Amino acid sequence: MPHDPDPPPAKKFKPGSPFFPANKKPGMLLPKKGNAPIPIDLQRKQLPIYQAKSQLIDQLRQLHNAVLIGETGSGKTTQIPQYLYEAGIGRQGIIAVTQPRRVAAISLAGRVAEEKRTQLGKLVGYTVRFEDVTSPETKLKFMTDGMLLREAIGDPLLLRYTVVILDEAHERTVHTDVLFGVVKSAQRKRKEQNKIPLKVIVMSATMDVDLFSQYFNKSPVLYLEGRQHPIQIYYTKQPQSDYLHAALVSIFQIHQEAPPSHDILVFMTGQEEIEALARTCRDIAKHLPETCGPMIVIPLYASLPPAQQLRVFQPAPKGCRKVILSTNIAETSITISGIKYVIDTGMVKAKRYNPDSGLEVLAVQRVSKAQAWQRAGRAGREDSGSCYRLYTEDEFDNLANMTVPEIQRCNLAGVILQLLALGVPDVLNFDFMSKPSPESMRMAVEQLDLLGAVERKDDQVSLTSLGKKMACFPLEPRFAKTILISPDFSCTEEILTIVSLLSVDSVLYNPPARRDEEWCRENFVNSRNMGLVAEVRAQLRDICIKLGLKLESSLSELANVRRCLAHGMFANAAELQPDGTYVALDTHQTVAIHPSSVLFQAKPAYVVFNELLHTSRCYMRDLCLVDADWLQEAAPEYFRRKIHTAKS
DNA sequence: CCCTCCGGT
Repeated sequence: MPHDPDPPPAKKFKPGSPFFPANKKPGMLLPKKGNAPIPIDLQRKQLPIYQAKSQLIDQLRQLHNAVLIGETGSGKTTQIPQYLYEAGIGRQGIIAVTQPRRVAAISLAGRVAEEKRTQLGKLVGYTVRFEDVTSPETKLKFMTDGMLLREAIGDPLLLRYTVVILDEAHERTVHTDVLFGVVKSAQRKRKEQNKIPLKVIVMSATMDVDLFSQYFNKSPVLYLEGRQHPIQIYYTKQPQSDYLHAALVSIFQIHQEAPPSHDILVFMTGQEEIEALARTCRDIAKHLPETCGPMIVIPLYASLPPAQQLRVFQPAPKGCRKVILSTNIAETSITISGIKYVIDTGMVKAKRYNPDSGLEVLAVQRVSKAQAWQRAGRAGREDSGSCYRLYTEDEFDNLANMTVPEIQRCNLAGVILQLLALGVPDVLNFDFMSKPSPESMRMAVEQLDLLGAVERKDDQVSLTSLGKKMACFPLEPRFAKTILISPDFSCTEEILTIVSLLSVDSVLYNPPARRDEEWCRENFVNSRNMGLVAEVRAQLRDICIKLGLKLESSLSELANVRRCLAHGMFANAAELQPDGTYVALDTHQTVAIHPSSVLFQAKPAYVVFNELLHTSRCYMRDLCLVDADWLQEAAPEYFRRKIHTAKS
């Protein structure tokens, strides 16, 4: 049993500790239904942060670096940029606020424009990929962190900006982590060159900010009170061998005991698991005694069509309980109101990277303590709540404190290429806040070398002219390379389409329950992803034109396209063995053609592939038939000892 | 004989 009828001794949870006294009950951010709307100026003044306004302005005026801890709902992201602007801080340039996610950048800009009573795109604007809603008047600019990084390639000192606010820093995305180093270096260089100073403010929702403070010259840490309500935490008495069963028992225990208006949010690992548990819950709910009210079970994960994602926001009918089964999308990206109970399985599906094999693997693993607190916090947004952890307190104590930053578990080829394009002199010793392993750095440089993007002299790495062009594309280096060589094969139009398709998620839905139905192949087109492909292709095509590439189509000469892919993707080649298996020529790993491939039955002698998927076996996905000769031509040195047979 | 967490330029 996940928990007993009388719960184990509970721990009171109140994340963070208020630095500014909590002498006032904070007001509601949004007007309640039926009440007169609260004027927007009053709403601003009712935010917890307003109490600290003048103190904050005084401190931020003096500091070059600051770390700000603000609980959810403190109002730090919308108010700090306005406070700075209103106090005349950084007026010579633009105040940038970076976000890991597009939707956040867009909606925050909308909110702040409304508070400033200006049209979006004037004083307040935003810039995300495919969308730039700014003008020369824009002084408060919300943007994705990836976008600021792109901009830095053309302007490494970020001279348009007087203040850069790095929000949601605790999430530690690759982009945020690279930006840490970029803004730190820009700040130092501007000081050395007597340019207008750059103020850097790091914002985090979690307390573990020592690393941020150390990294930014031991900058002071400012604390902000939030609106988080107390959350009662429950642990299991015994470790659970089956977290899905434990989740099921917990859901129905709460369902039988709690008032029906109290909604439940369950954190799980993936689509298939969620859909299966949803079915089980619905079956059980049908056979409950009359005394138990009805229950509506809603799955939530990123690949769900938008219309179905929206269902989580609809209130359940009166007397009916809403149970949401979600991946970690509900940890940060989607916030649902009315959640009274969180059930945390303690598990998450996340990417792991093995620098030796160069393989990224998705694996179910334990969450970190920070993640567990983030999940629990989802129960206390409007009122006090409860979080049921399906593991013991001892198990919790043994969790890692923080999730390993993404930069330490991904392929770094793109990051290194970008740093070189930024003019970082000694990339291998770049000042990362959390250094990736030397092994994965070395692997990345080797990959770039193979692609012809870099030159190495002694221990110094520099960009070739091909590498400089590659960095212009918002793509993985091998894709950029493939586009850049496509004019040699007169097939740039085709390659643009292929690369666009490969660089977004699948354009086909693949519902597990209907995998056997033949007509899915024609009908289950994911319009969201297909639309994205079209936008990506248009953007890449623009870059080709700017670089002066000849845009040709090979028409019916498809061998040109395959030849081009062989030249661009030669590092991802595999060779058929006499026993019918394949060997990846780069790592000598045994691999197989994924059964979903049209080449599954064909057994071609040589293929290039887009990615390796390590599941029941190591599968190659997105394949293209190539000739051995083409691979030899593409990288003669590299293949000298790798290819066994002469021809395919 | 297939069994994909979340993001982003």
